[in-house]
Amino acid sequence: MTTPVQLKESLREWMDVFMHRSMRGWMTFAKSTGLSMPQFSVLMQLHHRGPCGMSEISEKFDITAAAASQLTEKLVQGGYIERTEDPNDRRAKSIQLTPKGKELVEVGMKERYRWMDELVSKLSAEDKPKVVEALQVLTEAARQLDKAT
Amino acid sequence: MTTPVQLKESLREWMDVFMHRSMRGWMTFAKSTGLSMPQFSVLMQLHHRGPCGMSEISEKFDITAAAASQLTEKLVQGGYIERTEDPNDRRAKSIQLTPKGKELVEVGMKERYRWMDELVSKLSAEDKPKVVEALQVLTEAARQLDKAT
DNA sequence: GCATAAAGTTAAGCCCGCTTAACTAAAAAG
DNA sequence: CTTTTTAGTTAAGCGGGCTTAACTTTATGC
Repeated sequence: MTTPVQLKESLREWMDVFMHRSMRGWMTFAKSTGLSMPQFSVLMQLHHRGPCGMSEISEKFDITAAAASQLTEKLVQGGYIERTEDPNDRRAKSIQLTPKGKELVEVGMKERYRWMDELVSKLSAEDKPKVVEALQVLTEAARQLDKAT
Repeated sequence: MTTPVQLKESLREWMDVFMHRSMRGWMTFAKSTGLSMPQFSVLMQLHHRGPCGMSEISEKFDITAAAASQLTEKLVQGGYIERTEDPNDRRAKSIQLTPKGKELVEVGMKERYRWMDELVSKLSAEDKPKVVEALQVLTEAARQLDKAT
């Protein structure tokens, strides 16, 4: 019998190892680009959720509208994002990644994925299918949880 | 047959979901404590690796000795860590968590674990043992990879 | 013993992110 | 058509993190 305790334990151990590695890589990369973490986070947000307005930025990152405006301004200066007027509501602005911004995100993702590929290479042939199945189960569960919240 | 491609895909999907959620929770908590992320990271470092000297801090976080000194100073002021002289080498200082610091880390961990416990509750009874096994395999592989590096 | 290296500290200065407050411009409400 | 609300910008000011440069103190090499 597998007790719930054992499962929680496994998840926590995995998370500790995983987070440690993943965070370090992520921060190192952000630093190497010369961007700050908030700046980088905005780029990631745009990559995942697509173009959005200032108000979404200030809401998602829990900062004032003023802070959001200044934050994006620097990314515009750097050529990573583009700010355009919403034709329907001329007060609103829409920000989106430029090719340069997309490129940067791509490189960052690859960096993050490299460790995982090494990890895959460490697994034995008979373990692989089991791991695939388990990860799919976990991902599905996580998505349901996100939808519920 | 399970192709390596499928495995990499599953890992990446899982990581995207996992990171998103995990990072957000972590940053939110750090913010709620009033500590900055570098400060919080130092506490986590001390929790995982135990007491260490200034030089380890500056090395691990890739900052100058001056920066490390100032960073830890604030944590000492806040009562989260304690700075003591190394009796063997009186130039060196050893920093470690105070009870208050340990308490904070504990609370932060619990916060981080809560989502995972919800996740566990979403899994079906027959999936659970599979997930346990897979996570253990992955954790072991990750540890080996860390040792090698 | 004396020069040199090593571990930390302190201070000045820079950039960053954030907040509040005062603003512009456009949309919605009445 | 005027008032109010909404979206965003700009500027001043604060604290944080980081660096360099100049230090103090302790250990090491010769």
